[in-house]
Amino acid sequence: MTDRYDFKAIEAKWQEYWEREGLYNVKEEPGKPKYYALEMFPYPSGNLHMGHVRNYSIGDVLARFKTMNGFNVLHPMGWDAFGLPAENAAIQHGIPPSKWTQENIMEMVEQLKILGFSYDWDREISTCDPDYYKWTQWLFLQFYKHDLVYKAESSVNWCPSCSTVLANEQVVDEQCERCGTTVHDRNLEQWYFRITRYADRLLDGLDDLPGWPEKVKIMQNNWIGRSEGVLIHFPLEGGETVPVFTTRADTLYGVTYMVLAPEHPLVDKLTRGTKYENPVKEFISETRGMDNIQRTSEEHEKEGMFIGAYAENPINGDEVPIWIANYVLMDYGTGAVMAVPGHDQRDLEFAQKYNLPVKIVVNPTEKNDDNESTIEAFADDGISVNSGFISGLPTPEAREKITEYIEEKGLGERQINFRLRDWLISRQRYWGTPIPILYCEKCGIVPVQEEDLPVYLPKDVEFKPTGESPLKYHDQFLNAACPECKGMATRETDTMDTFVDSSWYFLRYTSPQEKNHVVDKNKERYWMNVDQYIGGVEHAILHLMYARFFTMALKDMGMISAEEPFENLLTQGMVLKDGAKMSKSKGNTVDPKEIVNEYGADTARLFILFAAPPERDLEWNDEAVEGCYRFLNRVWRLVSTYEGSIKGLTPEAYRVKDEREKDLNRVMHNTIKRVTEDIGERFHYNTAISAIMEFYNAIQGYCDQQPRNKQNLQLIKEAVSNLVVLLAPFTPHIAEDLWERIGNAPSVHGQAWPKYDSAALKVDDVTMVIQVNGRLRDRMNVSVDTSEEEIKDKALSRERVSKYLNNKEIVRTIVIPGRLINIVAK
RNA sequence: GCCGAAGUGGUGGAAUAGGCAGACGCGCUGGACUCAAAAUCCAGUGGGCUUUAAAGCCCGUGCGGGUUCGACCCCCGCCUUCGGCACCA
Repeated sequence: MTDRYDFKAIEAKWQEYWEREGLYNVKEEPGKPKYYALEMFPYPSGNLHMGHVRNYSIGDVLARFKTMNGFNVLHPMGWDAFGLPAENAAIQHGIPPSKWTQENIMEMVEQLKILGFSYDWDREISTCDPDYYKWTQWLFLQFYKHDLVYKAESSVNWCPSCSTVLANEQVVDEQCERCGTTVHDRNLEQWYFRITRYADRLLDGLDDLPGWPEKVKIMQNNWIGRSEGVLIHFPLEGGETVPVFTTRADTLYGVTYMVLAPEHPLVDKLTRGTKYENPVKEFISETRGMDNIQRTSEEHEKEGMFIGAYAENPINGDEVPIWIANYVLMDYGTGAVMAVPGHDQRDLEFAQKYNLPVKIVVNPTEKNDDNESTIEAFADDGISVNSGFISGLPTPEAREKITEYIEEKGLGERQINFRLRDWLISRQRYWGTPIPILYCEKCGIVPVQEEDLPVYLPKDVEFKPTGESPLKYHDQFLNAACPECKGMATRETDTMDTFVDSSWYFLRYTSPQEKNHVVDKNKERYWMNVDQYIGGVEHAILHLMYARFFTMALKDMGMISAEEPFENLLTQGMVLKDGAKMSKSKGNTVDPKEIVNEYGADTARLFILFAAPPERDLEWNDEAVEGCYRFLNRVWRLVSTYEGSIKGLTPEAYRVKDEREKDLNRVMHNTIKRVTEDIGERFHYNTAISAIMEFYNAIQGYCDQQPRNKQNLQLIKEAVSNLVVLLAPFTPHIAEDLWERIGNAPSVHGQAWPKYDSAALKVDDVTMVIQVNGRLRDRMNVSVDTSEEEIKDKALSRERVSKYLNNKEIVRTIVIPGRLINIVAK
């Protein structure tokens, strides 16, 4: 009698068992190899979506697989719990952010548990927990001590809807990454992390990450944007000089004007008291008053004006008029550029608009290029001309020679510039880690003493409908004694960017309850690095670069041993429905809860892993989900049919007696091989699952073909056991249940991963393909040890082959043993 | 504009090292079981053509070339889609 696959009862039973037995709680075991599997922790929005299910299913397969392969696996989960949605809920619905967040976390823990993920819940952390943010603040203070934090005024990105500033990384297409509102420029005094000090290391470190996708490394590489060049000092009348940065020192003879950024401090100095003073001021206030919509809508139209001053080209003494223009950025290089309109597209456009002279100093090597056009500047390498002592030299040599000359004569020096900017971390928001800083009238900026941490985020706050931070109006929070002079001081009311919280959480997982240190150094050394990190590619730059920066900085401060946090990175694709990303606004979401309710967690996991390889986007398909459900039902029925007759069999060496048994045995070992390699080496979970399905088909086929009284039950037991064990990482609940039903003590996840026997993989005969001139003409069965000569003879003697060889001469024969023979004939 | 990825049946995808294109699943068609349906099981399923049939032939991995005995795979030139960057001197 076979009973029904009752996934509800099975899943509840085993989830309860795992929790009761503490199966997934781990501690350091120095004798055992460790494996740290980590999925990006979620923001507790209150709802698990399919992207999460996919992310965590991928991680769970890996964690369970590694455990079964003898590793001591750390597989933690936590909450990126600070952030705007909690505040919006407070403003709109009057629910305190902490309450809203706590409730969401509880809800999501439930959802994660019903999916059967193997997390060590004892290590759960939440970034909004004072025990956690205390250490975020403590790290801020260490960064402060090491001059990695500073406060500065500059032009920043302001999101009027979120009423807060944003880091460069959080501005996408001039819009706020979170809410899509167009960002404005504002001049504000803000806190920065000196990530630029690590620019070189962040860049060079990418070479030591072979386990990262090339795509992500390229994106980080571009973002850091290292460029080598020369700082050249252009003298002004009166002895002062203007430094400009250029990567094309070889075009120095082609300079026809110079451009300063409108904000450049020299602008004011050079125009004061001249007839240019007022028009220049007007121009500057006009450009600066523009917000980013206007600037971008003008399609990068270059605008500027002459400011009445001249510099001298240090190489030849030419007089160089000084302009200001909106296309020169104050915060890159020196905020001043030497303009070479002959060989720089931007300079050319500007020169044409304002009738500035164009001088050609580099000729293309190949004359046939249509370089006649005056619309395009020749910016490639070529041969220097009209350039004094470097004339006639190819660009790389010309650049090197003139650079040497510049350095020798003291006209400038080599410099390396980065596009990466320092990381702006202040946010004018309530629900975040308070920045542990005090402002004292007497002592100025004073860091909070370490023993006074944490600076608690007050819970009794009132929200303004404007979104303005309630911390500004909370007297108890605001007022504090200065630790230095004991006088009155005011607290910093800005909180930290939530990316600060998530830049070190993976370290905290190694010792989440540690009271006296940010991490327990020994535990950190045991568990780090993260062996496999899994998450969405949208974090390719932001989170993944900040986390690398933190890891390097903490290492330098002697707190941890790791240089890079994530040894291997897997960026999973999106979950699509009807060709578009699932989203509430498009109304094409599928709720994981409903799927689990209808088919069970095992089916949901199986489908999501089977439908596409992890890196690719996955198209949701309800009918295919049912296919996975049917498969699990078939497995269930197969095991039910045999459980009574195989349960009592003691595990003993099984013997294969005939061809059918031998075939099944071979498929079994081949499946073990394929699944092991697909999970462990390639992350091709989809093909691993296909292999398991084929294995099931083979077992079922054997059972159907062999009369009941001739079946080798010992072999069936072995096959079914392996089928269940191979399924265990993907569909843990049904595997656990079937494992018990065929007479084993739980847990199947404590089983050693099966090994294949290469002897069983051997075949006696193989089918070889016969090609004539590369076209498939025939097949033949030969014994595996047939020699090449015999294969040729056999192939040529076949009628189907010989009919293609009439009146032709055999030129060549290629034999790939065991696969194919190709006869080339003319 | 620059950088990167992808393009394979009706469909999701497979082909691990240049060697049988389409594994596995979905869908579809036919059949079995059933009074009937659902569920389940069995068989077939890239396109075109020839043949009474067995079977055979041709075409086929976005397009056009190339290398090779042999190309989904390597090279060159395009097209399309998606992602990243975008006045960085």
